[in-house]
Amino acid sequence: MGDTAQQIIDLAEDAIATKGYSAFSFREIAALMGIKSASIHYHFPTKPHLGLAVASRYRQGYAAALADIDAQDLTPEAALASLVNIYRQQLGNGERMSVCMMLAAEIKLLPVEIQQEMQAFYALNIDWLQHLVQRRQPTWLPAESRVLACQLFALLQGALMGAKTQGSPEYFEQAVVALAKLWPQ
Amino acid sequence: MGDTAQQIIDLAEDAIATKGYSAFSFREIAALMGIKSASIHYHFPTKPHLGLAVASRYRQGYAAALADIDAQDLTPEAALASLVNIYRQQLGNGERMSVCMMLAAEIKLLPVEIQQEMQAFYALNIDWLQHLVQRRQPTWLPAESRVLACQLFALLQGALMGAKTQGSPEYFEQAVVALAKLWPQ
DNA sequence: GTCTATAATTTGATAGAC
DNA sequence: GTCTATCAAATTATAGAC
Repeated sequence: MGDTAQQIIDLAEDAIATKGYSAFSFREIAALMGIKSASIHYHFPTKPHLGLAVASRYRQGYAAALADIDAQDLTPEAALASLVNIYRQQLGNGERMSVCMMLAAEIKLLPVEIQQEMQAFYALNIDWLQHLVQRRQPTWLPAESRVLACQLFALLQGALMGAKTQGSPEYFEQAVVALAKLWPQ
Repeated sequence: MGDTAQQIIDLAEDAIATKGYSAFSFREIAALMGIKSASIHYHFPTKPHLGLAVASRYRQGYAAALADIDAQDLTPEAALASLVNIYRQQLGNGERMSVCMMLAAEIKLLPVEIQQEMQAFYALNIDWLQHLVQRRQPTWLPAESRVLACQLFALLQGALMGAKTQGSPEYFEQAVVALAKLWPQ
């Protein structure tokens, strides 16, 4: 994977996070790079190929971030706070929504390979949260910790979506306070 | 507003809920009605006009549904359960996501009038939930009840988004269990 | 690897007949 | 109100030169 291909993925990710998969175009990526759209096709034959490359790298980067948290041997509470921080960072970057949120909304329009990538992204998040819960509640059945993992993830995603839509970081902060309330005391 | 205009809005709402504002077209609506796209322009001069009509009617219908709940003089718990039922109904309708979710994801691309409609939709929801919370916790400050309202709404939206994206009604059911945990006992 | 040139399609929108 | 016809623009994608 060359530098040019990397830069194409960078810009495509940004475009998808801002406009969505349907609305972003090869030409706008090319224009930002000072090349022609035909050159993009040299690196990624079709739009589904480029979209899949974006989604796949996005999931892998996310998995690496979760692994980083794990490597710090934090308490479950602190590890969850680190995840919240990852989401919090997305509040600042202006026109950009979240790649996950855009592809989630468009999922019925996506090539099946990208749909599968999104399913894997969800599984990654929920599995990670489930392990976190299980570590804090060792006596729980896996089914119990999975339910709480779903609750935590739904709240986190809803908080980010609402904050981005309203342009209100406060909304995010107020919503994520509820995460702590979902842990058993 | 004639019958034809109503039917156009019906089909446009369905298309927006399925494909989003950017990806739906006048021609597909016209084809479903057995007319030509030029005829759509007679009823709605531009795409922003039609999009605004969809968003506005959607918000008004939603407001009416909330008013219906209010008219039943339910307990706050039962009223919240009724709202959850409204969201639950969206799990069944196949390819359709939620109008709110699609327009929320695309908000940066929307004509400003539709953006404002979305802001009004969020305000409607949060104000309604805030009143609900205030009714259950009469001694709370408005700021406190507003925070809980944001938490409830974020969880509800995240639950629907995750369930729709994964095609998993169970995800929704597991996530919304947490709504009860957020109420003070 | 990037270019020019172009094909094929889709889109929002308008003019004018009926 | 709906039609035909059309425009101007944008899009994905390909062929072939350099």
